[in-house]
Amino acid sequence: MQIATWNVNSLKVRLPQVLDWLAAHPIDVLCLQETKLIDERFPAAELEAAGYHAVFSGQPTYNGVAILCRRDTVGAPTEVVIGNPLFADEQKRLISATVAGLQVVCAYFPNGQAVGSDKYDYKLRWLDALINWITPQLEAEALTPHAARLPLALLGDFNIAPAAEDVHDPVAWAGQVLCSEPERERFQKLISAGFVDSFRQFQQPERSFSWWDYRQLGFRRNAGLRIDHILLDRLSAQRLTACRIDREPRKLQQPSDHAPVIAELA
DNA sequence: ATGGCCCGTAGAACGGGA
Repeated sequence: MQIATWNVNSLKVRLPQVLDWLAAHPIDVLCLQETKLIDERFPAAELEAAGYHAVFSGQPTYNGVAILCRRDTVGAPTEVVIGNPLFADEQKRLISATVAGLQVVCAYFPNGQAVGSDKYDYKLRWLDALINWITPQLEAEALTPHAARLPLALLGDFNIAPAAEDVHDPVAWAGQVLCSEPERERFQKLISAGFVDSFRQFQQPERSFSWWDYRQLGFRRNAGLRIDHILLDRLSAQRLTACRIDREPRKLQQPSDHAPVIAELA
């Protein structure tokens, strides 16, 4: 079973690339962020024709998330939840569903704009609410190891580079948004609660990133950040056999600024 | 030193992204 996350920066523009990518890779569950589409305009029919069920939550212009599920392998998602029950939010950044016995949470974390800004405060509050919602679900397992609970995967654009090795120029980015200590602290809270960073469970190429600025020839210079992640709880991490970033779509004409991340579960 | 691109909404610039 392959699960993946990709910030497409407008699904309207990127739909042909998404369809090509799915045709070329055996992806069972694909989490999308920044669809930038209201639900009425979501290309459900095109995806259905390509063999994928979709659940989605969008708004005009900004944000928007979706989970695509391959019909002939994992089937339709169930138990769909839009948003965080603990955090009233106008912005469509969160959708979760049960897919083939796995609880999949697809998240588009706030960017935060600049440390100290209103958007940064919103980001920290959003992060705290996510932690408060998700981590008790893991603690339930710790208290009663045999309690019936589905394995849980949290995928998405976290807008957090967890460590210096996830940043092309850690000195220039020190303390900046995406790299600031309060953000990294919250990422570590998720790890402490029992999630593992799939990507770091394996030997990886040095300077591996998932986002590159459109400006300044960012991709050509590999001046990027690793901000898109697949976190797995203990139950799903036991099944993890591989994780990689697919840089190929970033090389296409008119690419998203993010590359997809793929994890393989046995 | 600053910003350099891309997208959506527009129907010109501008907000937002990271």
